[in-house]
Parts: sequence; structure tokens; C-alpha cells
Amino acid sequence: MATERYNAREVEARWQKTWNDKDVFVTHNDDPRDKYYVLEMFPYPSGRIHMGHVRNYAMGDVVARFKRAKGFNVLHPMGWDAFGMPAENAAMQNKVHPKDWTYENIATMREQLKIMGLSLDWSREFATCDVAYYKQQQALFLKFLEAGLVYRKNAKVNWDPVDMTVLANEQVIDGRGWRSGALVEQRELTQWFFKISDYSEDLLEAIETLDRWPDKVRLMQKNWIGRSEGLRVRFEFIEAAPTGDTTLEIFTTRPDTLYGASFMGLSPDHPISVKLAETNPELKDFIDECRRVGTSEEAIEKAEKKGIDTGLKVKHPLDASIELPVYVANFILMDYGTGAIFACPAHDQRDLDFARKYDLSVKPVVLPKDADPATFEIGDEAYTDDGTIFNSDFMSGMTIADAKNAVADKLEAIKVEDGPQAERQVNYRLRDWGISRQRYWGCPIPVIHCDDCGVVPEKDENLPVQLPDDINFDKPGNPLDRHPTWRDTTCPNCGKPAKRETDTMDTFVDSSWYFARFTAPDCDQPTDPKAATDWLPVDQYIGGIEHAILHLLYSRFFTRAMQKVGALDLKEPFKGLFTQGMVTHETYRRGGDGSNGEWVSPAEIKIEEKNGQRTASMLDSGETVSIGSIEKMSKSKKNTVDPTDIIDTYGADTARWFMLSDSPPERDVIWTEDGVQGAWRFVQRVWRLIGEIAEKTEPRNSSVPAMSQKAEDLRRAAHKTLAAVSNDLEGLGFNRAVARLYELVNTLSKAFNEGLEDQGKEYAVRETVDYLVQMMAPMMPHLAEECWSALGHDSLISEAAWPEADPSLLTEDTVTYPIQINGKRRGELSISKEASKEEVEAATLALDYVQKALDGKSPKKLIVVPQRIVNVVV
RNA sequence: GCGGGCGUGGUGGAACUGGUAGACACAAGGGACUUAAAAUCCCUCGGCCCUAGGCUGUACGGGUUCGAGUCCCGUCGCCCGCACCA
Repeated sequence: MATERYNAREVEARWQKTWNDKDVFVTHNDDPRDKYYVLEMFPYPSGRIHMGHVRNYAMGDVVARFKRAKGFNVLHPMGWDAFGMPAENAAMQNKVHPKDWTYENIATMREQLKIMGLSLDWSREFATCDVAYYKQQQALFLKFLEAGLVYRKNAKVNWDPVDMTVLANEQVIDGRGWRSGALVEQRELTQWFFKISDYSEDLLEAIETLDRWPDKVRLMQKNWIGRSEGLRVRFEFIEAAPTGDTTLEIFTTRPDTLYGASFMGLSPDHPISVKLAETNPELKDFIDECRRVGTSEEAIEKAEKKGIDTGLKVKHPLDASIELPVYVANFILMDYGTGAIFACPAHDQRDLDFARKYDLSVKPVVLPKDADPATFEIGDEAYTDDGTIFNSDFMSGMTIADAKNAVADKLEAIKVEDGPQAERQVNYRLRDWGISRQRYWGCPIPVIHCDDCGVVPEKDENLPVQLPDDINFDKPGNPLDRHPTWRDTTCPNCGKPAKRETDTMDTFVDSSWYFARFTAPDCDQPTDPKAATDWLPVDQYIGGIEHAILHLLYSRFFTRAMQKVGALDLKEPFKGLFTQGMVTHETYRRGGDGSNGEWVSPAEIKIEEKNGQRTASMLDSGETVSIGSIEKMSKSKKNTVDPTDIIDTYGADTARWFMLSDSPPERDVIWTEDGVQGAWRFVQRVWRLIGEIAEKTEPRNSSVPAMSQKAEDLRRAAHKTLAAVSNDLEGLGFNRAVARLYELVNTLSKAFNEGLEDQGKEYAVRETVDYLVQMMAPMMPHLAEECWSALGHDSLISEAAWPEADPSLLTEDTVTYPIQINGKRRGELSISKEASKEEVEAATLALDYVQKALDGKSPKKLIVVPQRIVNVVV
């Protein structure tokens, strides 16, 4: 058998069958052991799995298998994020039903995942488009509605007039719909919203508790929530606005600069602006122009600050003799603060640009350190740094922080008409989550519109509101809208004929609670609160950084909302989060360098190396191909490698091993053919070595025999590796674990080839090889099972307990100190581990090169760091 | 613009809280075996100096320290996030 080549295809299929037959990875909720929930972000069933999935699921599987071996009751489920636009696009392009398309893709991808040998509990699988799942999602929606967490309001949306649908900001490219290419309009639509803003403060504060999340993601969420403290100030109009308002309310974070006020700014969408436009054509045109420019383009940033004087004026709240003009300005957002500002051009760049254009006053009120108040002037750049307040009456001389407090205290005490002039306020950037989508392939929003009763929630017992199957995509827009009968229903309240809501939910809703559903996937409620609370939080969640904000923030909100309605009892769904890097590959295009020819795939070309120069050509025609930059694998650049092809050629273990080696998991990995072959050679090498060992040695009997030095050295290496690899896997340092296993194979191979004569050697070899196989098992489970069996074990390695390193073998009896002279390494000193500091010093000073360096003098300083290093300062 | 991160051989990357820089792998070169190829095995592999050995070296310039890839300041370069948030 030692000469047999390892046949991955045959071996992998065999072990997968065994695992499946024995239900090795099926998890039970009533298992008394400590729980561990490991989850990878579930895939969208786009058609086939890609290398990014392989990397993601390989990592999760290592964690799952490792924790299982460590004795945990591991939950490791898989499902499908199955609603969404690609299914509708496929329906339009290929005349397939979105449902058929989706379930066919799921079937394909499930088989692909299965040949990877993932230790998943497939009995818990579901797709978010399963009626059973979205029924429960509708039930949750109704509970949220009842709890006041859902509401309807008019909102501005990106509207594609050709496809007749709302587009997300990311789907608007250069002001045009990404599919239709039509100019996107801003439309007011009545939309459903989740009140995520109720939790702004909680979501922000709790970020501090997420200590097993990447700092980067935590920071991104903090910035996204965007807390700022400021003051809401009311300015009295000299003459009431046409809306009847007698005061203009603004929000500012810089009330300390109030004496630098030059003008007021209104958003084009501010009610006063809109009212004024009714009688002012010039203003109307301006507002229309502002709306045409999208909301999400960076071009906005470059856009010139523009505005129109409304003719309205307000009184300065601290000095009634000052009158300030009111402008409608294009740079003011309606949905932040109150949609109106006071402008202090001296200390805000946007305000300054505007003031310079319209020749408005610029009065500095913050003096930089060391500047002269008599001569300090503002040029083209606003002064936004720290300083001392001046030109500001009672605030003059104060720090910015003190002035903010002083002015807030003062204005809060002043009464204007029915209330205080100002109030301290905390503002957040986070907006409520608009979930209405004018699409078919999503979870129907379970409400009914009744002429008499208004918006009425569907009754629980009438759920699910099921998607109709008989739809067509001949016309653009939402097929639910024009379905002849589906909309028609009766009002749950009064029983009269009524219409169903035709909007479906944003697919991010589907993925905001699937992790909870996995804990009791067949429950006839959205969750089994006990199971959800017992299993959650997810101990290790793994996925791409692209979900740093939306999915992860929505899920955090959902968990709080589910807690509020009693579906579970915790706030944070994901205790540990890991964001893995992308899989990248070289790109290739037809023609020589710089020719910009069409992209070609790695499978279509061959690469040759001459004199260190790599050149590529087409496999079929020999045509020159230029080698381009390394990019994320994508269909458009054709630099993808199909996981199935790799697994067919080399086996799943090789693909998994390569994915985990070399690059740290959080960083991008470059997929190379050489790299895969290296992994494959390692698989063969391990198999050969273990075959020989199995042939020439006997399994260990229970007691450790007396050890020769060589045997003991091998044992020490094995135990040290075991300790290190355990630590690496605990911290998701897969690349380090891989390196250490390479090292151990090198050590073992050498020791074994030197012969087995030394006392205890056979035992040491067997022990090392057992550990080696166990350490490999989470990463290359099939090879590990095959080796385990070849070594005479009759148990499954997938069910074996993780070995513990013997602490006495982790430390040496002697320490080798590097000896430095003036910080430069000059030699080594081997001495007993127990040696005292004095003994180490004496031994160091006795070394001939130390003597020589000292030249008869005594050292200036002698530093001994126990167990570490010695430094002699001459 | 604001916020954050990174910069180590030909390449991917090791180096725990400051303590022997370059583990491990890939590529390359040389050799063994072979009729040949593949596979496998052995050797070399940051730069400089003639070797023993030494000098130098972690983007660049300074600093702290007995000792800096690691800490601090500045410069350059690359990457990511947010984007008129008052």
C-alpha cells in the first residue's frame, strides 16, 4: 500500500458517504455538552459556487471540526439567501420561472458544497424563498408592526422609469439605472420602514461589547450610525414664512460660532422651500434641478455650492438687531437634522464657498492659537481647528467646548413664543430602514389596503401570504401589481373587498434572522425562543467584509427587535466575527501589452517561462496573450477558476488546504496553479509517509516507554506543534497552522528515515503521526480519515477528541541564550533552564568572544532576560 | 475632504506582550536517479566583502531603548470605508 497513489476522488466520496450514513454532523438541541455555533454567511444561489465560497466554507469547516474535536456540541448549518433580483432578471432574459431557476441553482450548489466534505448539518437546511420560512418572516413582521417597530411614510426613492421599480443607491450608476440605463428620478413613494433609529444609541454603545469583531468593522458601524451632539435652535422670522411658520428651526453642532452667522440655509426639500416654489418659478426650477442630481454620486461632492435668496429674513437669537437672509441651498440635506442650517462661513468650508459666491459676510469667531485678533482674516479656507472664541460677546475668550455649553445654557433659558429658543439634541446619521421593494421575488408584506379601514395587518391564521406562481415578466414592473386575482382579497377587519400590498420585502430582511431560524428550523413559530436563546449568539461568524455595515447592522437591529417581541432573549447575534479576504487571480487579455483585447480565462491559455520572463499564449491558436494585474475573481474579467474542476483534478482536500495555506485568512489570497500543485504534492507526500509508517511500525500500546534523546526530540516536536496548532486554530491562524504542519512532516520524515533503532523511537513516530493526522483533520478531513484508518484506528477521526499536549514536553531542560554584545548577536550560550541569573552572567562572561570584547575591563551593563536573551554592554 | 489600515527576499508570507529578522511554502538555479520525461530525493537561494567570519539590511528620515520589523514624530507610496451629516 505504501506505493499506492492517493486517489482523492475515490477516497473523498467514500468518507462523505460514511459521514452521511452515520449522521456524524447532525446536531441535537438537547445535547448536554457546551454549545458552539459556527456559521458562514449563507450563499445566494446564483448558479454555481465560486472560489470565494470555497474559502469561506473551508474556514468555517475547520472551526466546526476543531470545536467538535474539542468536545463542543457544534451547530454548523447551511441555507440559501434565495430571494432577489437575479432570479427575476433570469426570468426576463430566459423565460424561466424565478422559483424554478432558484431551486435548480440550489440543487446544483448543494451538490457542489457536498463534494467539499463540509461538516454541515444538512437536516437544518432551508432557503429563504421556502414558503415555510417566509411565512414566519411575515409573522415576525406583524409582531414588529404591533410593537411599533414598523411604520409607513412617504420617502424619496430612486425610481427607474423604464423598469418601473425602486433602485437601491448602489444600483444607480452615474444617475442611470444599472439595468435599463434610464435616467433615474427621485420619486416620493409610500414605503414601509423598520424603526432601526429607535436603537441608534443602543447599537452604537453595544459596539464596545463586540470585542471579537474586527476593529475595522466596529469603526465602520460607528461612523455609519454617526452620533453627533448639538443644539436645535429656533430663529424667529421677521415676517412669517408662507407656510405660516414664525420660527425656523435648525440643528447645529457648532453653536459656539453663532456670532459668526451670516445666512440661513434651507434644503430644497424643506417644506418652506417647497411652498415658496409654488409662487416662484425660478426657485421651482432650481429645486427640480437639485432633485435631478442623484443622492449617491461623488459628483455631488464636486458640485458647486448654489442657492437662491428667498427674501425671508430671521433675527439672530443672541442679538435681535442682526437680521440674517434665508437661502435655499443645494448642499443641505432634508433628512439630516431639521433640513435647515445657520451658516458660519468663517468656520465651515461649504458655508464659505457659498458666502464667497453670493458675497455674504464672513466673520471669524474662533481665533487660532498665536493669531492676532486685529489682523486674523479668512481667505479661501475656513478655519475649522481648535482655538479661542472671540468677536462673540459673552463667549469671547472661552474654549470651543466651554462656549458650546455657555450658549446652550443661555438659549435654553430664553423663551420664544411657546418654547425655549434652543434645546440640546443628539443627532444620528442612521436612518430608518426602508424595506419596500416593487418586486415579485421577495417576501410579500402581509398587509391589506381597505378603503374603509385603511392599512390592516393580515391575520396570523391567514399566513402565509403566498406568492402566486402564475405570473409573467412580459412587461416591466412588478408582476404582483398586474396579477388579475392575487391582489383581491377581503379586509380582515370589516370583511369588505380589499387589496393586498404588492410590495415585497428587501432581501436583507431575509438574512437578518436566518441564523436564529437555524436553531429550530421546523418550529411553527418564527423561533423557538428557548432554542434561539440557548444557541445564540453565533460564536464564530465568517463572511466577507462587504457586509460590514448593512447585513451586520440589520441583524443586530433584528435581534433587538426579536427580543422586544419575545422571539429570543439577547441583543447581539454574533459574538465573534471574522471577515475573510477575497480570492484573486491574474487577468489575461488577447494581444500584446496594452492592447486591451478581450478578456480570456486561465483555462484557455498556457504560460511559459523563459529567462525569468513569463509569457502567455492561447492554447488553441498560439495567439499572444498579455498578462495583466491580479484582481478579484469575476466573470467579467474571466479570471475565475471553477471549484468543481479543481476538486475533480486534485480533490477537495487539496483545494481546502491551498485556500488555508500561505495567505492570512483576512487578506486576499492569490489563486495560482503552482500553489494548488504544491498543496497536492503535500497530500501525496503525507499519504506516502503515513503508508510507510503504518507498514513498518506497530500502533502504540498504552504506556510511554523509556526514550532515547532522538525519540524524545521527536516527541517534543510533536507536542510543541500540537500546542501551537491548537492555539493557531483557536485564533483562526490557518496559514500558521499549515506552516507548522509542513514543518512537523519534515521533522517526522527525517526522523523516520533515520531508522527506528533508538529506544522509544517507534513509539515516538507513532505518536507523532497520530497527532499529525489529527491536526490535519479539520483542514483535510478525507485524507485524515484515510490515514487514520490506515494507521489501524477503527474509529472516525471526525469523532475523535482533540489530543492535549503534555506540558512537560513543551519546555526544554536547557535554554539556548543568544548572546548580544552591544545589541548585536555574537553567539549562543546553552545552559540549564534552572540556572540563576548570576550563573547565566558568569557563564556569559566566561565566553571567549565576550572576554575578547571586554578586553580585560568589566562590562558597563549586563542584561539577562530570563529564558530569552543576554546583552553585554561594553 | 474626513476616518482607518498597510509597507519585511524574485513571490505569498513567519517573527506571542520590544529580545537570534526571513519560519513554512512557491518560483528559480545546481545535482542524484532515469534511455528520456514525470514523480521523488539532495544542495543553494536578501545584499556586500576573499574564506573562517564579518559588514549591512524590515518604504525613507529622525527619536526613545542595553536592544526596534514591532513604540513615538515626520516624509513618501499603496489600499479600504464614508462622502455636502451642518
